[in-house]
Amino acid sequence: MFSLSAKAHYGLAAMLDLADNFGKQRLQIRQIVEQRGIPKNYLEQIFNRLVKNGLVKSVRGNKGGYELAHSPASLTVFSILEVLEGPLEIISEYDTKAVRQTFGNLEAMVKEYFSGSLGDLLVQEKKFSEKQIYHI
Amino acid sequence: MFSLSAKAHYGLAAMLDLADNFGKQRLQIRQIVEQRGIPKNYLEQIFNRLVKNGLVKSVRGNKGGYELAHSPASLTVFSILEVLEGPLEIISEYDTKAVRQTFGNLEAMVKEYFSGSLGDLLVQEKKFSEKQIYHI
DNA sequence: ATATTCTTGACTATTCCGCTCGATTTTTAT
DNA sequence: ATAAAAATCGAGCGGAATAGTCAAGAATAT
Repeated sequence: MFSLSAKAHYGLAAMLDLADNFGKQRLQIRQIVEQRGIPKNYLEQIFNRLVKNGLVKSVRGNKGGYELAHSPASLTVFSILEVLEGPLEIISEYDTKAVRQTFGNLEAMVKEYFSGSLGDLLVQEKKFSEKQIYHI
Repeated sequence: MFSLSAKAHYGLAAMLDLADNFGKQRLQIRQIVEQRGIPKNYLEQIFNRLVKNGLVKSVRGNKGGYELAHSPASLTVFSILEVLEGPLEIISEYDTKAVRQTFGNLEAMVKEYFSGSLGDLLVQEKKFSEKQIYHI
């Protein structure tokens, strides 16, 4: 029930890496792949999708790579998941009215829940790694 | 993103029909199929699954049919969806810590949201049809 | 030029979905 | 007993989606 594909999990992780490097140097697929263990050819496909949808900018050739097209603060997690997984549509034509309302409200909740920015998510991530460092 | 299969929508609708007839007569597949336009053979499969998981009782033979195994008030929508769609697992092994936490919290929210009973859902449904009647 | 990197398109293997079909078993009505 | 009406069970099937792999091409820095 309500699972996300590998594409979404891979893609979101990669977007966090880009966010972490926003304003600094570009990130290459090879680096992300090595760090996260994502299949290289597959991640290429995922980045293609992100580029086509305007979330990511790419530069080819030597010293090329990827970077976010906009700041992490101006990108919602929802918009990323939407690109990777398609639209949120829990409601179906077969639903009765109460079910339609129930599912419709859930859709709104999920949308709201994912309205946080990629930047916020990155901040959370950093908090986790800080804790790790201090505990060593 | 986060869609439910036809199986879930069909099954939930059928469960509402059973709930509506709880304590009265048994309901046969043919009746549900005629009313809702669900493919008969497919709904049989769905009911099989509901029976095997103890949500529905079946009686074979002439004048047989299906009925809820427990009262609509004691059955959560979540338990029904879980049987129809499998477990709720948004988190994956690829998730970083912040993502894992984010998705984990969403899982809890969804679980909570679907903790209402089938009986409650039926009440909502009836309210809708009441309104229809009064407006005629 | 050359190596490096993204781009594109095609291809594949596996799984899931949404069914259909046929045969079987169980129960009731006659 | 027999026939009819149900649910049960297992098989199979076409299409779509997942999760990749692969090969060739295009752009860029050096």
